[in-house]
Amino acid sequence: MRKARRSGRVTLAEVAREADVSAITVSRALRDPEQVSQATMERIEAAVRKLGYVPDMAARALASRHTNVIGVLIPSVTNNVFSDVLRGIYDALDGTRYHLQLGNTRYSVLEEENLLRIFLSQRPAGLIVSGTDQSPATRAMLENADCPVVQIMEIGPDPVDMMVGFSHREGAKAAVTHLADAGYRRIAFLGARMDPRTQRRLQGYEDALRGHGLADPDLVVTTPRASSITLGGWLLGELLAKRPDVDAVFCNNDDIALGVLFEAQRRKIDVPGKLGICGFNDLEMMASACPSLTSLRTHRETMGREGIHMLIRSIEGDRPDERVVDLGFELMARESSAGPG
Amino acid sequence: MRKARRSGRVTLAEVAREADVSAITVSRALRDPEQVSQATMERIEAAVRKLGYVPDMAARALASRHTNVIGVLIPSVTNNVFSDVLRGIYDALDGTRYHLQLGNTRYSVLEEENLLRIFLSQRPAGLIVSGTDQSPATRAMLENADCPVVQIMEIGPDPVDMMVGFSHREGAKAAVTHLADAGYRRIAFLGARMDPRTQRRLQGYEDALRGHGLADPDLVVTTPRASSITLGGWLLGELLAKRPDVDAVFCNNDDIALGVLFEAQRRKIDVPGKLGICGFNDLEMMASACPSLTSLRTHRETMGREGIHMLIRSIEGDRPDERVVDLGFELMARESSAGPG
DNA sequence: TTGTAAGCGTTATCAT
DNA sequence: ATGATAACGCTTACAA
Repeated sequence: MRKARRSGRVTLAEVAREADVSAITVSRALRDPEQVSQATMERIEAAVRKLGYVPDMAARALASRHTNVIGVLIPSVTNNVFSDVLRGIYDALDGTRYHLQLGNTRYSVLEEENLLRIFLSQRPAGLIVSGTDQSPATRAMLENADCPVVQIMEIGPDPVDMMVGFSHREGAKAAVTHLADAGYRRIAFLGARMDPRTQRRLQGYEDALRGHGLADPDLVVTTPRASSITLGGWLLGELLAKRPDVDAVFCNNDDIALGVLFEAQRRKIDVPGKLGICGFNDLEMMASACPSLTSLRTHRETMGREGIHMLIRSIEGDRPDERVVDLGFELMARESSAGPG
Repeated sequence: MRKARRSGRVTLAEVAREADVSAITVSRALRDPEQVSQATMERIEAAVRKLGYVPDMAARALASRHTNVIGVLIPSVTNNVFSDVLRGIYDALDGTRYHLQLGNTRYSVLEEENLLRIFLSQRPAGLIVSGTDQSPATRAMLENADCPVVQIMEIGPDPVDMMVGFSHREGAKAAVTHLADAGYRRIAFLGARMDPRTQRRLQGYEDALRGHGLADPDLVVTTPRASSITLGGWLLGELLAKRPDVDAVFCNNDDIALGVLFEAQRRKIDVPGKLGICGFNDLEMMASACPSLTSLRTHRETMGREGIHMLIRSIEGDRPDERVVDLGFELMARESSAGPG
């Protein structure tokens, strides 16, 4: 009595029998039609269609010891910032033979570690991770991964392999310098979540204020809670309670900036006359708001796209010379920071 | 001469040798520690750690003919609506043994078909697809898939397997009825993208206006372009050029509604006195806006969470009795639709 | 509780 | 251009 445990799915062997060739010929025909004669190809195509053959990725991965899966680990799928990065990633993947495997770490280094372990067990062709603040274990796994790795969102001194991003600290410094140059003197920092990138933005804010002799720890209001528009309004309330004399706010991100604008409108505080506002990222809504909102534009789609490009070049043996790419940022000065008065 | 083509990775056999047991015992120990004696378990754990063993998912999938992968196909990763659904999905998956494989169809039935083909080649444990408007080929593949399938976002008469969503037509009808009840008489429809769900919302709008004797085809302004806040402002401009006497707008989604609000502020049109506004979905920003914006709340996270719950129950042989779950909607009446005058 | 043997569906290797 | 064969790393079926 045989131990049959077939799955019921059509296999290569069955297609081969139908087309009257060997299994390996079908395998080759499917992966690289060039290698097979015209006539054989046609018989195989007919057989595939007739039987409704679908290749089994697991068997393929096992036999070839590689996949076309690119693993991407990002801290959030709901945050607009990462949706834009994802759009760039999908764009760059389009038309290539690679598939995306997306992992949502929810801003937790532990979840990142677990997800990476799962990803590695699938033998990815390449990996993209966010930021530079991995746990030691994650770092070690990345360094030992037998595939290229790109860190996106940030640049730093010690890449695992490749990097594409920008300096959040320099970005924040530029934004706050803009507010100071516009004439604001009591410039606050409003921050939520306080993940590593937010921390670095806070440092940039402090750098700028120190440079202008305007530093004042009272003007920093933060919360570990996840950022939202509503939270922006709440943070402004907290700030005004502490420092009613504040004349500008640098917001850790655009959601908070928009929340601040709404709350200012509700309290009839003139923007930009009594309160200057500057956001971070320059999401699409910033230009549309009334008054339009100043923000520091970051190149999120490009980060995703460029990350994938670097990864694929690397996978295909054409390793980029530049291992660390700084995409920079651009200050979009608008009505909300036109100056006090 | 043997044909060795080992990958260099640590295998189950090596762990077994190290722990001085057979491979199958290691396999069992890893999948279900209960089946193995305490002492053996400890030796195996030590060996795994010592050698840094990582299971090979491909081999596992091939041998067992199933995976713990749940495939999810959604039309957009950047749209807030789907990010909320995704959050629900991730929540529900948390702590289970299932992984997510996410596919972005970009609102294209063709991409959906291709992605589904790829997904099926990985033998998913279950599938989630968005909406009810699949291509015939997609529909056929779903019906023949040897795993449970949940359609989310919408409900309809002919489920592939299970469904969780709500009626977009009824939702739109309720929203427009609210505007009419508030006293608005020339209620416009502003729509972007015009995917199937948007089309059904337009029908609901028409249902409501017909019921109130207020129908007027001139008041419908749509575009196939992807929706955005900026586009909301542009649509209001188009509408006002055609019908300056419009007194309310029902927006196909919240981005458009917010864009309309900003544009109205820019043109100094009083909201809600001269222009009532109602959105669709009730994203977080609607309650924060100034004036706060009326919207039809949809249960997006719940759709994702419930979809996964139904799927997992089904995978595990505990098929829900209710195959079609209507989550309904809730009208959130706010300042922006307080009535004309 | 543990082990043996066979098989999952594909591709690498070598041969013709 | 095509084929025979073994191998990929794991799990199922059956046995002890």
